[in-house]
Amino acid sequence: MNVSQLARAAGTTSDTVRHYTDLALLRPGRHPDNGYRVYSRDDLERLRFALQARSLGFTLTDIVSLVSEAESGQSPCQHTRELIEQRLKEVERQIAELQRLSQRMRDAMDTWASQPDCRPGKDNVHICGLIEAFAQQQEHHHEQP
Amino acid sequence: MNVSQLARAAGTTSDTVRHYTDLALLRPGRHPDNGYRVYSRDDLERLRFALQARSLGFTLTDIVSLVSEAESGQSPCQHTRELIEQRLKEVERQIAELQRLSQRMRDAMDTWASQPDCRPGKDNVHICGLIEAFAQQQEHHHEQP
DNA sequence: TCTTGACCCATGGGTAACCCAAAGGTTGCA
DNA sequence: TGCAACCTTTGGGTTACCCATGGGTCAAGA
Repeated sequence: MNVSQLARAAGTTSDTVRHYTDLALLRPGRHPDNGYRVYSRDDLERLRFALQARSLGFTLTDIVSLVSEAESGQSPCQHTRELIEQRLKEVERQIAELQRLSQRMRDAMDTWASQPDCRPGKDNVHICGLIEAFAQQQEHHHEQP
Repeated sequence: MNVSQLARAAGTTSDTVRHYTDLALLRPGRHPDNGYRVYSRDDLERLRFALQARSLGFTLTDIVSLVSEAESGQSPCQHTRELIEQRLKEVERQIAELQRLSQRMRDAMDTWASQPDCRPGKDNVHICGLIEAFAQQQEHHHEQP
C-alpha cells in the first residue's frame, strides 16, 4: 500500500500518514523503483489505533509511547489510564480558561454597544479607544482591597 | 529602553517583546555600539495596547492590522467590533468541541473503571485493548438508521 | 506515437505565540 | 583584574498537521 491507499483505508489524509511516518509510528519500506513509501497491514493497524486514541484526547507523543510499550511486550493499559486522566485535567483547564475569556469578550461587547467609535490621536487615545478604555476600566474594577 | 526594560515596564517577558518586534508591531532602533534593540515611548504604548488586546482574545494578526489602521489615520473601532465578534464565535466553537471531547473522555474512563488491563498480541487486541474496545463500541453505538 | 487529464508522490516551509539554549557582552564590586 | 549577576543576540523547537512546488504515472483518445 502506498500513502494514499493507506490513508483511504483508515479514513484520513495522506499528509497525516506522512506525519505519523515522520514520528516513526508507521514504518514503511521504500519502493525500489520510485522511492515511494510502501506500508504493511501492521501499519494500517497502528494507524487505526492512533486515530482512535487521538479521538480520545491522547497526544501523538502519548500514542508513540503506548505503541512502543505494547511492542516491547508490556501492557500499556495502566499507562493509558494515567494519561487520559492527565489529558482530561488539561482539557478541563482549557475549557475554564476559554470560558473566562468568552465572558470577558461578551462584557466588552456589551460595554461597547453604547459607545461611539474613537478618533485615534485625539480623545487621549493611542490606537483604539474601545480596547484601551475597557482594559483601563477593568484595572480600576480590580482596585478594591 | 532596551528589551528587558520595555518588558518590565509593560509587565511581560523579553521574549514577547522580541516576538512583537519581529512582527513589526514594535520598531526599535539599534544601539550603534552593541547592536542592542532600543525602544521608544511609542513602542511602550503599542506594547501595552497589544497586551490589552490579546487579553480580549484578539490575535496578533488582528492587532497588527488595528495598529496600522490607526497609524494611517483611520479609526479602527468598527473593525475592532467586527473582529471581536468573529473571535468570540471561534472561542465558543472551541469550547463546544472541548466539551464534547471531555465528555467522551469521561465516558471512556467510566467504561474502563470496571475493565481489566489487556495483554497485547493476545485477546485479539493489537495495541491497547481499552482504547480499541471503546472506539469499537462507539462505532456500533452509532449504527442506528 | 503523442498528448491530455487525472491522478499520485516527495520534500521543504509554514502555521500561533511564544519558549529555550548557546554563546557572548556589560556592569558592579572587591 | 576577577568574578558573579545580569543582559544581549540569533536560531531552533513546540503541536499536528496543511500547502506549494516540481515532478512521476497511467489510461484513454487523436
